[in-house]
Parts: sequence; C-alpha cells; structure tokens
Amino acid sequence: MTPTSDPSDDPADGRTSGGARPARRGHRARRGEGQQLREDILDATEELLVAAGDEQAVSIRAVAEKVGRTSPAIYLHFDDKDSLVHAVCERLFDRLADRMDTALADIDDPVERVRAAGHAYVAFATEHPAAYRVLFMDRNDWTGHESTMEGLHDSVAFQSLYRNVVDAYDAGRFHGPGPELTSLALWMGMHGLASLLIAKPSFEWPEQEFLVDLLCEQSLRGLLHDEIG
Amino acid sequence: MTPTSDPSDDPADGRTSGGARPARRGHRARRGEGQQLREDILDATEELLVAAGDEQAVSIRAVAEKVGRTSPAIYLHFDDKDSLVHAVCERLFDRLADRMDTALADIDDPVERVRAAGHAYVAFATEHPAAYRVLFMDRNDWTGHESTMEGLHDSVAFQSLYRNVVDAYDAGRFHGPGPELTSLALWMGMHGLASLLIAKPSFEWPEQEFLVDLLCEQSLRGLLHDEIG
DNA sequence: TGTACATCAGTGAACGCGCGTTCACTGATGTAC
DNA sequence: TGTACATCAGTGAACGCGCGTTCACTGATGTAC
Repeated sequence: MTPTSDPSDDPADGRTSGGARPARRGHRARRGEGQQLREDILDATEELLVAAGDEQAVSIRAVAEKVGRTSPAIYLHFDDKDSLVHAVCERLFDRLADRMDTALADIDDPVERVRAAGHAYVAFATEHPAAYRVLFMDRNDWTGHESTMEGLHDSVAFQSLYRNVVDAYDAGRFHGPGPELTSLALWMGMHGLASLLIAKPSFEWPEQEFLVDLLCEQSLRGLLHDEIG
Repeated sequence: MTPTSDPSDDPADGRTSGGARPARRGHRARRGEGQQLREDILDATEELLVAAGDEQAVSIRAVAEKVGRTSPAIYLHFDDKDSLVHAVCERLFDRLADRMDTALADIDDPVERVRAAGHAYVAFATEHPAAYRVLFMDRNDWTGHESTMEGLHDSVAFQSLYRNVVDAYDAGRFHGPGPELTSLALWMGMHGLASLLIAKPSFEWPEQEFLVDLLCEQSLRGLLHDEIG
C-alpha cells in the first residue's frame, strides 16, 4: 500500500500520476488530504482547458465529474470559477517558462538562443492551444504580473527571451533600438504566428518550423545586418 | 411627442442612418420592406459585436431588442445565429479592405505603401476590437475564403499588402524570400501586435503608432538592407 | 367603390438546456475522556 | 477499551439565469373580383 493510495481496502487504487484520476464518488479524503484533491481539481481543469479549447468550454460541473465529486465539492477548495481558472493559468505560465528554459539549456550562442526561444514558444502554443489561448488571446489578465513594461520583465517567459537579446547586444551582434524594444518586437512576431496557427487551424499554413525560421530571419537580418551584409 | 415616439401617426419615422434604429414594436414592415429590417438586424448585430467584445456576448434576444422586434422575428431573416454572425463578418471584412484601400490611396512609393498598410491594419483592429477578434482571433472561419495559401490571396485585405510587396520586389527594393512569404511574415507581425493590444488592453503598451513603426523597421531593415546598409 | 380573401411580418409563450452557485444535510473520521 | 462528541469533506436538490429555437397564432397589408 503506497502512501498515496486508498485507505480502506483497495491497494490498486487507480490513482496513476498524470493519467485519469480515481473519480469514485463517496471516496472522501481524510483530514488534511484536501491538498491532494485540490491538485486533482487543478489537473482536471487543466486537462479540460487544453482539450476543450477555451475557458468558456470548461464548467465546474465537468471538473467535478472528472475528479469524481459533485460540483459543490469544488467550492471547498476554490472560492469560485475565476479563482480556479486563475490558479490553472499560473501553473500553465510556469510550464511555458520551463519549456523555454529546457530548450535553451544546451545552446551557447546568444543569437541561436533567441532563435531557439522562438521555436520553443511557438511549440508550446501549438501543443497547448487552449492554454495559450487563455494566457495570451483571451481578455483576462491571468499572468499575475503588473500591466506595465516593468511587470513584463517579471514574466519568466519574457525573461528567457530578453536576457538573450541583451547578451546579443552586449556581444555586439545586434544593432537596433535596444534590448527591450527588440524583445518586444520579436515576441509580437512570434505571438502573431502562434495565435494565427491556433485561431485558424484548418488553414493550410506552411510548416510551423519553417514559419518560425522565416520570421526569425526577417527580424534578425535587420538586427544582424553588419554580420551578413 | 418626439419624432422617435409613437408609430401610428408619425411621418418623421426616426430612422436615421447609423444612429439608433427605430426599435418600435408593432411597427411592422410593409411587403418587400423586409430588406430594410435585414439591414437593421445586421447593423444591430455589428454594433453589439463591436461594443460587447466577442461573439459569445451577442445574443439573438439582444439583437431583437435593439431592432425593436421579438427574437423569433430574427428567424424570418436569418436561418440561425451562425448565419447572422457570418453575414456580419463578411461586412466587417469588407470594411477592413476599404480601410486599407483608403489609407493607401495617396501614396506612391511601394515601401511606404507597405508601411501604411500596416498602420491601417492595426488601426482597424484597435478601432473595432471585437470585430477583429471575431475575424482573426476566434476559431470560426468567417472569412469566406478557401483555407489555403491560394485562398488567402482572394482576401482583399491580404491583397492590399501583397500587391505592394510584389511592387517593392519588382522595383528591386526588397530582397528576401519572395513576395508571398514576405507578405505572410509581415502580416503575422502586424497581427501579433494588433491581437496583443486587443487581448491585453490594460497593459501599458508603448504608443500604437510607435509599435507599428518598430515592427515595420525591424522587418524592413532586413528586406531593404542594400539600400540602408 | 365595396367586400371577401390570401399573404406573410411579427408576436407571445413555451421548450429544454447547461450554467454557477447556495443550502441544509450526512456520515465517516478523528479525538477526549 | 469503549463511548460520546466534534469536525468537516462531500452530497443531493434546488435556485435563478440567459440562451437558441419552435410553434400556434394574429392582424395589418395588399389583391381579386
């Protein structure tokens, strides 16, 4: 009997990390185990969000069913639907940051790191379209940061790009309006690409990787023109 | 008794183009006047769409109230809600094309025309955020064109950009991957900018005009590098 | 000119649906004595 | 060890809401004779 499994008489609990949750009514948590259900609720909400397409398509009732409870049980762990979605978005935002950090781990050249950041960003977007939609395409402001340029720098994902742009400037590789504006412009390009792929998935776009390279090339040629001119 | 009050004895009908519609119950159209109400319904839907933020916020009931009829009356003019929204989107798409044509009317230099197209595009987006959202940020495919690169060329708005990019290439001003890919990349940059302004309106972005110039500069420097290098 | 009739734009009430949320309650779990 | 009690995670039923859509009906408008 593992520490996370069933208390009463059921060793093969069905709880497998990452897969379907137990979802058995009447199977209530012990005192202090509320934290586990809270995590399950977050997982379920995230899955529904990622699968369904957007926040509107996720209902408290659907989340409750997915974790094997009734809908009022959700309110024992979250104040209301907004709080729940907000909490999920914070996790997703962290996930994006992780994705970018991983992608940059083995690259030294700052310009190549900028390129890789673009690829990782767009890849995250098309792998988790609903997540990306909630974070960057919906009107909600779930990012948890201040709505200023300074606040943007607190975003770990933006940092992944920005630091490397700074490095490229410092190394004399980039020439342009400065790291902040260059990062902003690069981000906007990648966001345009990512959000169009998500918004119009039935459009016969060129290959995603090709498009990222295309946009990088178009921006970097200007920034690097001393090198390649 | 004001001009917009009671129907029965009121020659000054109160119908003023562009303003509030008559919206008076019991004032039914004569035979053949259905076309006028159809237009009113489209106007009302567009207004609600532009004001409210997105398609979900527009209801048949609200449209009916705005034109002074009951909701079933809408079904005399449109099959269902989808048909209505679709019709509105076609009008909006035309409006975008007009906006861009107007902006380019007095400009000769193809490179300047590309810049102006960018400004007009982003201006349309921030002036009609809900319209832009429905056309380019929602999953629906209201554009009425084929979902292929060839279909994209049938879009009047894309044509406004594309033709000028072709001209810039023909005049030897642009050097890059060709007019089609260059147009696509420029569009993606402008869409990224426009959609972020719309999605996060409370963020303290730099000035819109400045951002358009920034993105244009970043892209054009690469394309023009022989001229300015 | 007058009358009977056909047309059809529009109404009012209702349908079933899914939603977020509230509320009184239950009953297993844990604790004090 | 046994019993009375407190705790609190979770339930089941219901609330009011707004939605898209349907349906039988109305009554002003227009037409044929």
